[in-house]
Amino acid sequence: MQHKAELTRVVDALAHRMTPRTVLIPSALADGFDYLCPEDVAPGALVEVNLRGKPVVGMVEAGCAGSVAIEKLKPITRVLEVPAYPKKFRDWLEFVARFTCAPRGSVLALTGIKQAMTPPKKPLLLEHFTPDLPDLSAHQQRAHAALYEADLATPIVLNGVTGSGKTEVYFHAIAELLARDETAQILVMLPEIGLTHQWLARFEAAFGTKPACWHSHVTPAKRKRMWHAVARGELRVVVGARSALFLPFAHLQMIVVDEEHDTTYKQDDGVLYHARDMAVARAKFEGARIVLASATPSLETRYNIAQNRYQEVVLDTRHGGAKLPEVSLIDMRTQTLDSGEFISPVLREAMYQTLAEGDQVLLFLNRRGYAPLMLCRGCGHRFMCPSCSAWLVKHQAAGKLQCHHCGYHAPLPKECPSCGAGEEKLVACGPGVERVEEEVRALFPELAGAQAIRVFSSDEGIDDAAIRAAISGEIRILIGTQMLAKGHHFPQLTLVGVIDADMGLAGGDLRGSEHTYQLLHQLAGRAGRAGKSGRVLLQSYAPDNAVMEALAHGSHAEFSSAELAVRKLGGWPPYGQLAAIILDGPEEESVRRAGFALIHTAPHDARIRVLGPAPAPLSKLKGQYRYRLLVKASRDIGLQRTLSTWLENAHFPRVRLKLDVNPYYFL
DNA sequence: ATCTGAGGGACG
DNA sequence: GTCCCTCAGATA
Repeated sequence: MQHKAELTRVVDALAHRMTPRTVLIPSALADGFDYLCPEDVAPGALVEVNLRGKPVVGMVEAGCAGSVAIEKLKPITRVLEVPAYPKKFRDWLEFVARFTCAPRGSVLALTGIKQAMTPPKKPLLLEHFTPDLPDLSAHQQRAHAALYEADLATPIVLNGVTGSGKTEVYFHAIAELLARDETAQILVMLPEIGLTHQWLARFEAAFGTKPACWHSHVTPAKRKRMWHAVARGELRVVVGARSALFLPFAHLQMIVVDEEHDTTYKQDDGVLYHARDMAVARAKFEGARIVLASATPSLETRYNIAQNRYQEVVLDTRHGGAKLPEVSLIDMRTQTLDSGEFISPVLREAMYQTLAEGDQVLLFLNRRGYAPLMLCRGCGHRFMCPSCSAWLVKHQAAGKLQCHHCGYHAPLPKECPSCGAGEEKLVACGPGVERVEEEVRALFPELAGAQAIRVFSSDEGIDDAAIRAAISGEIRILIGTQMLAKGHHFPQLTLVGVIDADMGLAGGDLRGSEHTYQLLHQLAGRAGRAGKSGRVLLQSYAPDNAVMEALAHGSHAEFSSAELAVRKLGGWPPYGQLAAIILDGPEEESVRRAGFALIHTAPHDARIRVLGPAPAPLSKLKGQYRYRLLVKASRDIGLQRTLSTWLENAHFPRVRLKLDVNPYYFL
């Protein structure tokens, strides 16, 4: 009986000229499964197959594994009515999997392949571009010409301060490409698509229509429509967050990575990729132009410019004549402040002056809530998260103690759980935006009643009305976290005060100073406008630090050179390669021992150094204990291959192992 | 004797 | 990824 069924299948296969082919499945599998596939189905075709009795989508590969006899193979169910993934795209996916040491199936899953299973209910209304771009200034024209003339294989770095007109330059390039090539598709990547109202408005003003946006909040129906339109080559311009890079464009001709230095391009769960680097690779595979835009190019990018791998195009004048803000340091060691006060007399004075002139003030503090720590003055008890090795943050407005690393929260305590001391013994330590707001309201009682003072942080529920009030100047004093540093320009703003400029420099993070510089520089770009230059005051307890010096007196190029010299000395990226091995699990001892076990099997090679294991900076996160090892290697070895060989047989009970090639934060 | 959760393998 | 099987330990 069974024999007969098998025979029928073989006969069937011959009749339809079926051949075994590997079908890659979008799940955490390195390899696909062989299926019988009609001979005329090309590699890259998307198909439906039964996997354990359930229909799943898959991609046909060029060959077959051959480890299962032909007679036992199941036939594919159907070929899906979508364009096959092009060879260039498949080769790039392969590259991403190898580079990140991720299973190929996981990378395939990032392409949104599941959208292929069913067609969209209704087609997408296609864009109709009517470009109407303002003329470029002489500076912009020169940049534009350089971009146009450069070799297609060379990534272009558009380096220009806020307001220098980088966006106009690449808008012109987009408009020209759209006009020149009717099938060309263009991808613009932005760090956080949620915070880019102004960018979208500018695009609409320039092109007469909104671009298609791809990000995690797009509704499923729209997502499906967009995916199919992209795959068919119908959508010409897509703007998206990092995930848009994995869309199956039919004819991708240009990629723009705006704010290329931005750390949100690094994906930190699942496939751990850096969208900027993978975008450069994709452009290479596709034969597309790539433009990296930033006012503060990352050190990696600086290095690539120095190595002549990237070509730099500098836009150094602020468009419209606005001057760059004057940055100065406030040496907090010389300032007298009462406890619980965080605004120095110098900053206070500058605020009075700015407000008196009718201008707007922004106070920056990258700390949500009221205070980062609560302490019992009686016994020294610190309120900690039960699941993380982190302090609970006091949120006054919400009446809670909150962990910023997991969902844990508790009501504000009435007494110390350790010594039983009353509420009066419990003190909030350090500043958060809420606390700065409290201080500001006390300093400016005449503004306190109206909507003139407002906090901007992810806890506040920022709506369009709030952003409009900030832009119009109705809000006179903005107090906010890093969400204020990105995307928006406030025309009335002439003073930026940074409450704690040193934050981010401590902690031994390799990229701490680079990120601090970028954030503070970006913030400085918010101040000043046509006709009136802005001021930036940095409150610092370490004004001699290289980052502070560079911000106040030097250029970004000087800062980069100094920082690159430090990296070179230590053999750190971009001079060396780095990978993190992150171990986590519910028992600290098993995790720690797994770390030491890995050291014993580490490769012996003078070009590789393994550091650790050490408890991760957040050694307990969401109830999981975390240890990490750092692998430091010279540039001339195949790090991915070495890691894969070393770790392929490393299994430890109750310990999970994650590999992060080119880690960004060491959390 | 029965339930539960974790771990491991298979999926073609 | 997800299903499913096994095994250990707890539970009735």
